[in-house]
Amino acid sequence: MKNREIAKIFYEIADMLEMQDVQFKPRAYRKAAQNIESLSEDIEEIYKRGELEKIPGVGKSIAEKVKEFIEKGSVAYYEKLKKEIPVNLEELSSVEGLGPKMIKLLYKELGIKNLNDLEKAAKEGKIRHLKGMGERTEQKILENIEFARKKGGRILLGFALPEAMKLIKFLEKYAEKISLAGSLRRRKETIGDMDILAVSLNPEKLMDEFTSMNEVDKILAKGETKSSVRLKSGIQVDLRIVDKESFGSALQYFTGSKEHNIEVRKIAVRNGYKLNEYGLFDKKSNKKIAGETEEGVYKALGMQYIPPELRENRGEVEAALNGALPALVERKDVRGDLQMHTKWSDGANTIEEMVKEGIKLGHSFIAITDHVGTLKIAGGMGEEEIRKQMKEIESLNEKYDDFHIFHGVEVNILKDGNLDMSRKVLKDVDVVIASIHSAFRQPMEEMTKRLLKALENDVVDILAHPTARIIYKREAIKFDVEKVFDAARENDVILEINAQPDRLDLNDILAKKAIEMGVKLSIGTDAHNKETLRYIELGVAVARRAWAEKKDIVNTYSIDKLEKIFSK
DNA sequence: GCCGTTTTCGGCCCGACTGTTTTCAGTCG
Repeated sequence: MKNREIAKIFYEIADMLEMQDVQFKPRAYRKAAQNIESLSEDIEEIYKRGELEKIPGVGKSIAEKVKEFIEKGSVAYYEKLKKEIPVNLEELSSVEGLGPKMIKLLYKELGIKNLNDLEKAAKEGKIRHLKGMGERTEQKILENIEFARKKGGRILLGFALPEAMKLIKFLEKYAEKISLAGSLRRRKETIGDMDILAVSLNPEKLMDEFTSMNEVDKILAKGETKSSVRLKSGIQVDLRIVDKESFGSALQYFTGSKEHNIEVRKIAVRNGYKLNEYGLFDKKSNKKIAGETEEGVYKALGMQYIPPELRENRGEVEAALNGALPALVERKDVRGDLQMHTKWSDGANTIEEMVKEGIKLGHSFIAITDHVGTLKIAGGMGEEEIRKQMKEIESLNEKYDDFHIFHGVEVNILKDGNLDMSRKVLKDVDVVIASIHSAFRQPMEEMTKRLLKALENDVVDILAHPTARIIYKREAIKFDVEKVFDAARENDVILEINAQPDRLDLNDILAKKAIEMGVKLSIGTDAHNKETLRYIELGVAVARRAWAEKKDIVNTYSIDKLEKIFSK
C-alpha cells in the first residue's frame, strides 16, 4: 500500500507551502493526506478504478499528483518545492516548538537542514540573534533536540494508559470532575502526549499539585487554565482546568481528533451556532445552547452521541447525523480471551493460574493456545505433550465447573502455507490458531498465497496477528488484503485482534475493513503471564475503533456457540 | 486546492501559551 507514502508527501507539501505563506492550500493538502492515510483500501486500487476524486479532499490537482506518484514514483511539484527549501522536514519538525516558519528562517539565515545542523548552531549561540528568537528559544531548542532524539515521539497505548490512570487517581482528590482527553481517550494505538481535563473548586491548588507530582521531571508551562509537564518517563502531560458549565464542550474539544472537531464545528456553523471549548453558542444572540455535557453538545447539533474511539473523521459525523452509529462492543460484552500461553510452551504461569486470573477478570472462558511444532524458541510442544496437556485441561474443566477452558494450539504457518503440526493432532484440539512468525522477505504475491493456503486448511479456526507487525519495530507483512479477508470469510476463519500493546494486529483500520467484508474477529491477549491478561481492554479498544458491534467479536458469544464455530 | 441544503466563486475552525515583543507571530492542539 502506497497510502502512507503518498500521505507523507502531501503532509510535507503542506508544511512547505506554509513556509511560503501560501494561504489555504496547506489545509487542503493536509486534509487530503489525512483522508488518504486512513483509507482502508489500497489507493492504487482506487486509482485503477479511476475514482481518486471520490476520496474526500482529493480534487483534480491532488488526484493528478497521486496518479503521478503511482505511475512514476515521484511528484514533480513536491521535488520542486523540496529544492527551494532542501531541509529534513520530518526530523526538524519533530523538535517541539519548531514549525514551518521557524524552520524556514533557520534555513535561510543559517543554512540549517537537519538536527545536527540545528544542534551545532544552537550550541554556538547563533540562533539567539535571529529575528524573533532569543536566548530562551535557543535553550529550549537544545533541550528539545535531545528529547526528539531520545524518544522518537510516541509511546504505546498499552503503556500510557495505566500511567495516565494513576495520575487521574491522584489528581481526582483535588478536582470536582476529571477525565482523560485527547488521543488517550480515543484509545489510539500510540500516544503523543496525555491530556487531562478537570473542573476544580480550587484550581490553583490543583495546578500546584499537578506540577509538583513525584513523576514530574520538568514543568514546561504553568498557567491558570493550562499547565504542561514532562514526566520522568518522558511523556508530556497537559492539564486543563475549565468551568463546570463548560466541561462537556471542553471535553469534546480536547478529545479531538482535530479532524473530527473541524467536521463537528462545521455542523455547528451550518446551524447558526459557534462551537468552542466554552460551549455551543447561538451566533446571533451569543446565547449558550449547550456545554455542560458532551452528550448535550452532540444532541443540540442533532447528532447521536459519538463515542471517543470513533472520533477520527472516518464517517462518524455523518453516521451520527443519520442516527446510524454502530452499537459498539463493550468490555462487559467480552466473556473470555482467545489466545494465551502457559508454562507448557513459553509462558510464565500454569494453566490453573491463568484460569484463576481469568475468573478474576470476569471471564467465563479462556483458550489455552500454547505453541506447537518446531518453533523451538517458543518451546513448541510435540504431539505427545499436546495429548498430555489435553488431559490436564479436561480435569481442570471438571474442577472449575462454571468456567470453560478451550484447548487450543498456536501453530506456525510455514513458508509454503502448510502448518507446522500433523493434521491428526490438530483435528483433536478444540481450537487451532495459525500465525506467521518468520516473515522472510517474501514478495506480496507469495505471502498472499501462503496465507490463502492456511485459511483454506479446514482445521484452522483463527488467524492470529495477521500482519505480524510490531509497532515501531517490524513492518507489517504485505499481502492482498481483499483476497485474504475474502478467504477468511469463505472458509469461516476468524481474524484476530491481538491485544499485545506493541502488536494491536489487526489494527483499527484493517479490522474495520474486515468487519465491512463480513469477517468475524476474535480478541486474544497473547498473554505470556497472568498479569498481561488485562490487555484484553486494549483489544476491545481496537475493536471499538474499528466500529465493531457485539456480533462482530466472537469473544462475546456463548460457550456453546463458540464450540459449534470451532468444530466447523 | 477543495467544495456547495443560500454559493461553480468566495469562503476556508478557534483559542491559549510562549517568547519576543510594546501589540504580535508562531506553535500547538
